[in-house]
Amino acid sequence: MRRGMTKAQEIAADLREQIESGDLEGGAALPSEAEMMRAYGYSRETIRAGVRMLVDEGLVVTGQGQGKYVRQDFERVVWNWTTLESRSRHATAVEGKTAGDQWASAVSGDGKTPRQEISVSIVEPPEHVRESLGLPEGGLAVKRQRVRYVDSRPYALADSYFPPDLVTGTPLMEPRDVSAPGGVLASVGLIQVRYRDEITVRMPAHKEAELLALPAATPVAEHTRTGYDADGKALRCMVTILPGDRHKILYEVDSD
Amino acid sequence: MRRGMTKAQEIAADLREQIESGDLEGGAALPSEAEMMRAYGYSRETIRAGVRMLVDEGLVVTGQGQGKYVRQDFERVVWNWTTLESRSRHATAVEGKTAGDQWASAVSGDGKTPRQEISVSIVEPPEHVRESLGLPEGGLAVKRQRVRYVDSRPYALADSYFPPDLVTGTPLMEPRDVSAPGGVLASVGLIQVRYRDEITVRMPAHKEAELLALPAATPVAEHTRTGYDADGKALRCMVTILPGDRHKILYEVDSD
DNA sequence: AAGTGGTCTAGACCACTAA
DNA sequence: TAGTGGTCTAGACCACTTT
Repeated sequence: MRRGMTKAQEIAADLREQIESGDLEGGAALPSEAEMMRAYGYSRETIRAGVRMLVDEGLVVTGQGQGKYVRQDFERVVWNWTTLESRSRHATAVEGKTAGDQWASAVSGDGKTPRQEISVSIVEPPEHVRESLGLPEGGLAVKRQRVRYVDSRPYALADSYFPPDLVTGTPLMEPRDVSAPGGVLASVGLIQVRYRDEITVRMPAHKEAELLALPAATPVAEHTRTGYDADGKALRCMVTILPGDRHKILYEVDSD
Repeated sequence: MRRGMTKAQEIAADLREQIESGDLEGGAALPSEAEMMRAYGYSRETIRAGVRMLVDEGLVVTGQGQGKYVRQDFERVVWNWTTLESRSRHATAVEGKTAGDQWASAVSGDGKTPRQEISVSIVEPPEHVRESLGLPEGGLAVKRQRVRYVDSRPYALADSYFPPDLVTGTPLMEPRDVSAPGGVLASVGLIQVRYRDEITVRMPAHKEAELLALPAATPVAEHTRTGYDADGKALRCMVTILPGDRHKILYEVDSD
């Protein structure tokens, strides 16, 4: 036993060392619990407590009946938020693609098939969305809720909220894909000239983890984009939940 | 017992419901293990397994000898990456402050005292940094490593890497605060006209969690900014580790 | 059928905090 | 000192996957 460590910590430290040194590569199987019980002479629950520490760190995944493995993530999809839905005035779509397609084109490079499920409703938005949109207390917003899939695996949740007066009677009220040159805002005559993005990092809520089929110890980014027109009026607030294991967020800015 | 749930899941579900409904507010104490054992008639380890699920979700924190509490985070410090170290050409510092002070001024509003520990070394940078800087394989970089504190609590880790030829012999090689109008780059005559930010979300490495004194189930954002001059040459690569429980990342962009 | 991990128990002892 | 959570044990039974 190592000094100043519990038995479980000792097991965690040993395995962590092997993983971080590359001795155990991504996808490699860890010793079974029975083997470790023999090797260390500790009880089963103690072994499990040690391994659990690594699961909580995101280094190890387990599967019932299968074994324990060094975690190996998929390649991350890159979200370039600088070009996404941000060219509404110069309506020339980025690289010849419509803005609505951008999420799709970002992932469709290698024969992957993106898909999204859309539902539209009128709701009382979350507090911070209500404030961002400048709605009165108790005010309603049009919510376009999307679940985005790549190859049938869920990839992200995206909820857009609009002030009702701006979108009632437009195609945005229909639960269908809207892919127009310049983005969905331009498609209903709204011109976004500025946006404000807020990103926070947290563990997923229980329901989010279910919807996104997240492995243990997978945090998410909550990305909120609020778009404004030339008068400073908020046009849309879009809240995207991006699982950390399959996304990379990108900003490219000319600062001169 | 609820249908289709283990006993531990049942306990987790009950507590989660009380927390999410606001029945148990942030900072409120949960029942003790002894109480829950009586209330449910389950064994102690089962109770603990249930509570552990909520700890892993980031909803509950525990303290030995103290009890279990609904998690309550500090207020988040806002990092506006759009104005931070991004005005090197127009050397008028943002709002009259030097760029080096911006991290400090972001948190010093309410009598908080920021501080940072700096150390400088010459190292082989991590793979992705080396590529971003356009260094040859095995090439070296100057590393300015900073640990940032607010009121003696660690808040972030920030490692900046520079191509050696750009900074040798400059004040950037000294482990001291460099706060110059227009930022540290401008202080040594480098003009950044473009930057590229990459953000990924993950659980902290064991050492990061120690350095930052992170509570359980606290993910981090890894923010990498690479700055370029007018010729497209990479000037700096800055890797910042931002704990999710104390930061909010902000971008404000004019898109017209 | 054999091997894996997942759940649960009853009990012991330890470490820490607060009254 | 009493009450809290943290660690550990030996054993049982269950659920799942692979052979």
